Amino acid sequence: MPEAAHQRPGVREEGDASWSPKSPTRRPDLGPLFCLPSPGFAFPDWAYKPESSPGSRQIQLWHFILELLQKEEYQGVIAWQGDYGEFVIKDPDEVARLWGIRKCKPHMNYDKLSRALRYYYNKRILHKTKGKRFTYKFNFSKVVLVNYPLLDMAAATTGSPLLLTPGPFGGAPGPDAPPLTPETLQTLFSAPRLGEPGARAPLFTPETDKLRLDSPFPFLGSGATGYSKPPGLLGHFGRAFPEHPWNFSPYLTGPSPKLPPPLYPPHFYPNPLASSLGHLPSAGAGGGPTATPLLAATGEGLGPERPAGLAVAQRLALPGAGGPEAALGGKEDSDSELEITDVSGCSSDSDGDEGLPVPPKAKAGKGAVGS
DNA sequence: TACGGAAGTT
DNA sequence: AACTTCCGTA
Repeated sequence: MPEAAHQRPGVREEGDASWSPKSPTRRPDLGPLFCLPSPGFAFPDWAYKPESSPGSRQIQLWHFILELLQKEEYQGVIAWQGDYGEFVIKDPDEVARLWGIRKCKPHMNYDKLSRALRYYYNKRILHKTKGKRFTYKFNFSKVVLVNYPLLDMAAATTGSPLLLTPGPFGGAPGPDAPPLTPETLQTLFSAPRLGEPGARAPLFTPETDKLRLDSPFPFLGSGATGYSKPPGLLGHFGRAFPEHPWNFSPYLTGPSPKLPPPLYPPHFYPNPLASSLGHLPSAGAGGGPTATPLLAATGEGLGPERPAGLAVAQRLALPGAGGPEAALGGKEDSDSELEITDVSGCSSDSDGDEGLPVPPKAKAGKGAVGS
């Protein structure tokens, strides 16, 4: 009954959302401890489907997966493993539980979650890595295209269909080949405000409306094969990545004082201060080698998305780059103590949830799955 | 364990 | 549209 007086203008009301500002402390990670359909976390508005798609406004499963994948805390539950874009659900029940919490579906389980994942097969967002248990693989290019009209707009503008140019080597990737690297995704996700005259989008040049995705793909095309376990999205992965000619480590995000190209939308809080992000370490601008304009495509008839790129573009919070954390003056490394078991934000009627089906189980408590 | 049809929900 | 729920099949 404690209705929120009013939502932030910038954040669109979810209509049914009953956001209750119960927690004074800010929630760093999977913010939605309160099963809110959307406010504050993970992906900026534009990362979600266009407004015209009412049914797709809530977080999508693959967003969520990416989100978990991005966080170290969950490496015991789900993690990148194997080929490029490949990930393993080490603890299916836990992932399902977390997903259920996020969606306010107390009865979620891996069986259901996996059904949803299977629907992604046809959508080309995901596919199964046969033979490997609980292992799936992202088709990043699709992921991007589906959600980033910018690219499509670029395509529309240039009049050419979106084509992914895997690195400087050209050549269209096969339908199953992972054409887009997580790094690219990164770049895309970190697209700053495009309407800003002062700031320049890393992948877009408003003046020409040309796609300017100049993020290099050192390992795509050529070294793609020998490359595995890439999506190092966090600041530290304790692993070495291939080196890049241009001191550009797509993986580095925190430590790198130079340009910390944010990965996927890190923690994106609907923070007013974040809006004032004046500068963004555009990947291209800094040490940008700037290769050829990059276009992405899946080869399949990626329908005509609406060219609303500019309108939807927003800034992203960049961790370790004067992002919201810095702006807030708060520390940003507080995401470790996150606990996702709270469903108190779920409207009791929305799901007819019984009392509290979600046990106050601690997070990834299971030892690493010694696969 | 994985797949996909069918119907239901938001 | 994007799941969620249920289920028969392999």
